[in-house]
Amino acid sequence: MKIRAPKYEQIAEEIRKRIRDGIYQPKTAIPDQNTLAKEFGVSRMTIKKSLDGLSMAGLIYTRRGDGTYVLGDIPLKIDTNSPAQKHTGLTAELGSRLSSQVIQFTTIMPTEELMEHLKINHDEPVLNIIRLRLVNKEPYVLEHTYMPKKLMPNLNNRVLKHSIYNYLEKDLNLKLGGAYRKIHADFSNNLDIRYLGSQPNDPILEVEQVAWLQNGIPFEYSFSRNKYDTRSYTVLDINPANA
Amino acid sequence: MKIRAPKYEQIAEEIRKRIRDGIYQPKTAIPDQNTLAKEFGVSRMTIKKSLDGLSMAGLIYTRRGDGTYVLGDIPLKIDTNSPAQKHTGLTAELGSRLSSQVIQFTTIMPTEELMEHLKINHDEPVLNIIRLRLVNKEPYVLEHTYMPKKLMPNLNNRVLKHSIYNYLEKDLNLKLGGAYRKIHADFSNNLDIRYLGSQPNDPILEVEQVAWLQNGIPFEYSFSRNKYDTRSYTVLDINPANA
DNA sequence: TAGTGGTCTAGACCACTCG
DNA sequence: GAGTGGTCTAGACCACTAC
Repeated sequence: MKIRAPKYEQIAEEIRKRIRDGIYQPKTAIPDQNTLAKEFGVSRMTIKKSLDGLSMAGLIYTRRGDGTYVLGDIPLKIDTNSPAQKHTGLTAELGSRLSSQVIQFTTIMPTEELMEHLKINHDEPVLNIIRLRLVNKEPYVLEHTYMPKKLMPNLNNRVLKHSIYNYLEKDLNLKLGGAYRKIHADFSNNLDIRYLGSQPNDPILEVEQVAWLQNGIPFEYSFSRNKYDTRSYTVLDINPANA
Repeated sequence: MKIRAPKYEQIAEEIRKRIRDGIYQPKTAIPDQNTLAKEFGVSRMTIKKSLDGLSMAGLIYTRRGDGTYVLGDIPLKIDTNSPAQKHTGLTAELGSRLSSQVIQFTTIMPTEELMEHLKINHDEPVLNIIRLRLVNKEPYVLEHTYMPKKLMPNLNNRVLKHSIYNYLEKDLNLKLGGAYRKIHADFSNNLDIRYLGSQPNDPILEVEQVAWLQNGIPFEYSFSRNKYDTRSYTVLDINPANA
């Protein structure tokens, strides 16, 4: 079923493996692009494209006129947490350890705010969903989700108990384009206290999100509320400067 | 002083301008790559590289076999906030509205945690700095920063009142490579209450960061504490899927 | 089938680092 | 000056969409 990946991805994967296996050591140079091109039997542009990807992922860095070096591990990264850049949803991330409890599932007419975020008219109904996601049966995050009903014709409780993203991609054959997120801190509200088990004064980490399909149509406005001590968001930020 | 930018960047800038000016409208296709290649007098690969950049920035999207389309504005984006991906520091972002108050500036020996985050030995001293950053004279963020002393030979109060990043790039001629950030929510502590003016039970948005130079050497471990109602972090997340 | 974007080549020139 | 990475070309083939 899986078509073969482009050469530059295969090569990137092989180099990634060599770094992982210690064949290419941190702080040391890897072979130059011409040598790699010969080794893999491809042109140098293809090698360059592989290296660009690894560079964006923070595994290597290049110095024009000098060489390409392996970048050591990032210290903070060892405590694994949810990357703020993610396109898969919680289900893919946590698999069978994740379960979901549907707290609310209604259809409403959009507020001004929802009309703006989802780019819809006042007469287009919106699904209003509240789900508690649990990891190993422990409350993990409380998700408030709004989606245009017209995009989700057969969304039902069975889907909500599993993955909305799978439903989008497998059943509706729609492709996720991207998301824009805002991360705040907030007080616990009554729902947080009731479902997440927060204490009244506990801080909450809230991730507000607008997500859209590949064609640019917004399909979800949501905010996810996490207990302050169970989750943090992580961001890797590579400086593309070559100046 | 500024060398001319590569063609693909110049072209990307021109296309960006056309989108901004409404010459290329949201949801509509822009000219195909061959047409653009002719118009700009470059090869198609160069056009492709321009479009890749715009695609990563969330301005356009491409559909193989179909065309390239302009992606409309992202709703949440209108309230401007600090992008979680940033390489410039607060000074570049806020300019003259920003001022800094140095609360603490000492040299310490590293803890186990600092040795790990900064990848240094137990006998290498560390600068320990606490700064309150103010915007329009209002408390904005309380920054706790740790940096290896050997990397910052002449760091002084004058620098701390302005920009550490400028000092790095201009005075020391070092280049920022990247940063890894973890974003949490937390309770206010005594320093937050005293300097940020938090109430005792106010939530705090904390950004913990390890930053390194282009050669991979970590130069800063810091955590920045923000009042819950004055700042949020934003992340743009584009799905690179072509599957 | 025609037209699109994605990949890849073989070579070229340039900018830069280092000895 | 030798060697490196960054850019760019002119063309080719492929995968995919729409008709």
